[in-house]
Amino acid sequence: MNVTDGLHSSARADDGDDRLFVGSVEKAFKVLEAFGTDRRDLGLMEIVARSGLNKSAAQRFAHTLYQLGYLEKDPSSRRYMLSKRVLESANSFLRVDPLVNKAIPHIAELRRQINARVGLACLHGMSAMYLIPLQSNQVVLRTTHPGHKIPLYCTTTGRVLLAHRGEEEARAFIENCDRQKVTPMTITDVERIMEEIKQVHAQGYCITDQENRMGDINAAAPVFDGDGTVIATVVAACSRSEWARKEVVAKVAPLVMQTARAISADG
Amino acid sequence: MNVTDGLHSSARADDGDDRLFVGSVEKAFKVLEAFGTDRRDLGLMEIVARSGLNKSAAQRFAHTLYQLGYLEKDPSSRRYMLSKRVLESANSFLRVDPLVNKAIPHIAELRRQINARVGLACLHGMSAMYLIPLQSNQVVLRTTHPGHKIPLYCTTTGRVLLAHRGEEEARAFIENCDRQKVTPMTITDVERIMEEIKQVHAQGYCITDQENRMGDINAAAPVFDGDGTVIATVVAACSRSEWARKEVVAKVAPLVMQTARAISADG
DNA sequence: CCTTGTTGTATTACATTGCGATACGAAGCT
DNA sequence: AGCTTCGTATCGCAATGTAATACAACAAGG
Repeated sequence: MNVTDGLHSSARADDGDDRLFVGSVEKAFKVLEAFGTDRRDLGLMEIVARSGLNKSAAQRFAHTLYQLGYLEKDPSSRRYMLSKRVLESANSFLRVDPLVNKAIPHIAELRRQINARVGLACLHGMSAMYLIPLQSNQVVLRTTHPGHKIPLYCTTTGRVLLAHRGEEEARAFIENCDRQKVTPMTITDVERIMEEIKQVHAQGYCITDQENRMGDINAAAPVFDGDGTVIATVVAACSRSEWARKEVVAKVAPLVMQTARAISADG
Repeated sequence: MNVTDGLHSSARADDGDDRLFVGSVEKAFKVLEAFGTDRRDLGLMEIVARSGLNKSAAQRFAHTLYQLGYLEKDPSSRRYMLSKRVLESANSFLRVDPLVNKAIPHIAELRRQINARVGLACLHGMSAMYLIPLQSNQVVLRTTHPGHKIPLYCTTTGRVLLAHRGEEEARAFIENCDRQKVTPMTITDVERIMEEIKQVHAQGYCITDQENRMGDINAAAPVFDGDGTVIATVVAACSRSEWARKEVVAKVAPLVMQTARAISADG
């Protein structure tokens, strides 16, 4: 399973005596959440292993989700997989979410200005999550869809999101994640990351140089709501083959900031 | 609610004595599915009305989904809405689906060739559904995300999907949907649509002229699996300001067909 | 202000529903 | 074949979710 697949499982805040809470639903979602981004189809015993349910429960809930059309089943291998029906709720969310709707035209305009991958991302559990990933005309990544999660410690989005939440909270986030070297350029030292974050707070944007993907220089800026809290970031991923780092600082960063400001509550 | 929002509710095939089926899960999803694309937040009584559940059930399942993080709740209005967590499963699906993964590079290449909105769509219930909607550099629609559903009767995708499924079946699909005039150009007569579909079958692609959106000429071609059945379509939406219909026929349609062929099983 | 209606929240007694152990069947492996 | 592993079906029990109902919050309107 991926490093960005956290949150799952340990979701529920309260676990005490909540008379209204229906446990069966939780179990059903444990089965659904067993389907991550690493494997397509799961056998019953794999569902058991990943969901933490026993065999009977896994059987019943997998079967139920199958009947409801949220899982498909390969008749020959008898393995389950997610069905495209899960896209329905996602589409409903994206279609009505005010932030997404407000952001889209600005994000689109940004992509027109700099021909690069751009997007809108926000905090989700211990990761950042793309709400809108607009692919560029040049590069179309197979991994980039709405809901795509990325780590906080080594991404522009993550650092921007943390930069505006107080140093202690930011430090807690950074310390509590396993900071792998995603590329040779990834900064993994807590103090160096905190330095970066402080600087981001001061200058109002963040740039990372190939910390996530070799060949990409990323720039991000914060989107604020009415209360002045950060609710999202605008990101641009510039290919080094087209942009020098200096140009990203001089040209891309201001446009990203301008876009983020336009999306912010008063903009 | 939208014309493309069907399927919901009447999903389950069997409703008899299925000893493994867990009814609570179905009810939970009825609540989740109550959140469509027309309204963002729903009060408890609206959930009751849309889900068909009674007040107690609606309360319990809305509460449970809230606890699990799939619904959010505005503390002041006490109204529920979908949370971004629903994107997780969608992302998992898109990330591992073989069709999507195979299609993406080809779809991207197609967009590079003709600068237009392109996409991959497939049949889902009584509608077609976009799996990948790649937006163009010019036009970025706010309504177009993965999972977006469009009608079958008046879209290139729909006609291509129906063209390769036998006449009776196609006719049944066409007759059983309410064929509204989406634009003044929309063809709503069953026989005329069937004519179009027959022609699509013969020529291997479909073109519609502003039947969905004024100013758009669309072209689509079928993607086949190993058995020769249609599993999806490749679509291109060309703005009339850039493309004459003749050019779409002469230039876009062949590229769309070529792309569809490349994605098909043997390609 | 105090009604009156509407919507959201909490409680409770009850039996339906989901539970998990276990038995059975079907593949795949050596 | 014989063995192991995994998926499917069964069944008595009681825990779990159920529906009714009571209570609280809020808005509208006289």
